[in-house]
Amino acid sequence: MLHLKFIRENQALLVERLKLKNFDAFQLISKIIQLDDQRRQTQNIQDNKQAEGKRLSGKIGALINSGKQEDANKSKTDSSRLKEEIKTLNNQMQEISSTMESLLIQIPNIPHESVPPGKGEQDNFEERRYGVIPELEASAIPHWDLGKKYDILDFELGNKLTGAGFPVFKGKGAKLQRALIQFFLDEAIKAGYREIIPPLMVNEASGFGTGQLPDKEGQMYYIPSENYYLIPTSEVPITNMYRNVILEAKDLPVKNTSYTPCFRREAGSYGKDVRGLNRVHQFDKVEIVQIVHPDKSYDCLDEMVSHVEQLLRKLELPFRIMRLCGGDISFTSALTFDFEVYSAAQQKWLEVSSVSNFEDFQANRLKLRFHEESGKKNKIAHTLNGSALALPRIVAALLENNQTSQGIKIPAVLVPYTGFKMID
RNA sequence: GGAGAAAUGGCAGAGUGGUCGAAUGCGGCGGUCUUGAAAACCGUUGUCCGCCUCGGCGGACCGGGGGUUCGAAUCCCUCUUUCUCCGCCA
Repeated sequence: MLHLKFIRENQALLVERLKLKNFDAFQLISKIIQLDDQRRQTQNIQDNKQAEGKRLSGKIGALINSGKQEDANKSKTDSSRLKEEIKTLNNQMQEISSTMESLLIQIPNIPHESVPPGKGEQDNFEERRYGVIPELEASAIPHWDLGKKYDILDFELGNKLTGAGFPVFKGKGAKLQRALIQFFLDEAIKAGYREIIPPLMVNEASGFGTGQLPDKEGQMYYIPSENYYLIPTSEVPITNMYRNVILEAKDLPVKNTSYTPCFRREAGSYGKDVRGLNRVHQFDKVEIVQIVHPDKSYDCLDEMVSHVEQLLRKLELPFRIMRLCGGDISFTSALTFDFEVYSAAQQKWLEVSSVSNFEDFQANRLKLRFHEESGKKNKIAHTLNGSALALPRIVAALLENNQTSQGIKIPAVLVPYTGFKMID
């Protein structure tokens, strides 16, 4: 959510910049400013009436104390009348505010100036590429077949237990999952992140705080009996830890990391893109989240990008980094880099990480602020997050790219975690 | 699951209808004293919104929501959370 003050002061600029996200904000913004004017006007009247009411109440008290009951009764009538007026005004205020809020949350974040124009993923800009795309033998097979061949990954069993999109990992497949999680967490901790294990269900307020609610209910699993949502990413609980929090400038940056399973309904997905591990309803992910000083957020974004880059290099996976264009970047993000690994048997790039700077968009909605120094006004912090990393597509690429006639080779960096060098 | 108690500023903790955004203590910040520090003393110390002649002025907030009253931290209703006791349990 953008700050009202910013919207008021940068109306034209905002409309212009949001065109990059293919969003026409003109009507919305005009309406918001009009409502805000109304709100201010109403508040002014209400404040004055309330001040008058306060004075009157004090007077009544004094009159009663000095025994002037009749004068007091007369003032009581005035006061009652005032109260009615205030109540009406207050109702108006609430209505205006809630309408304004519902409009405010419809405006997307402003894209950073380096965001390239474009309509969709085909227009994303490739920043750089690393690694060599392996030449597989003619007998190479995709990961869903490899999973069956080595009995490490079972989609049919998941289907029996739950339904489509809930894979079962077995034996060395399960161990590989655990190894990756451990490796990612260790690397994050080495990079200065604090590990958190959050709840896997969140309430409505948290869903709202990070922008899943309202409107995106359909993407989350919902527990009606408790009114809870299964988290689609640990970003939700980890970021909401700081909802309504005022930090000290000296505590920044705040760096948290968390491994959790993630649950996504992915309603409406179908076709070959969702085969195997490419898209599932439950998957594991290690997330990194930072809360930083506004002056530093783009340096932090670089730092996070390079962290993810190092992970992929250590796993010896070929990857490319994409700077998302205006049409593909998310509603909440100012600048996003996607990481894609090459899955050699499927012969396609798979998105494994998305690293974003939200600037103050998320923090504003969360009311996440910090004290610049004593005596100065509090400021909205900047937030960033990134996957480091999401497991399923990493596993898909590792299995496919490292397959040999002897079995699947485990990258050297993971061997201390798996305890084996080959899946065979 | 049953019974009872409670929720106040960064923390502790007063306040049971008006003069209370709220005593006091601790902590924080600034100062006096000191070669420096400690102690002592003095001052200051929440968030949000609006107005403005940028010095100020007004309003809201005592767990959330609603009500009673001219007036609510204080009374009533409701929700949430915490604590104690009992039961159940990994």
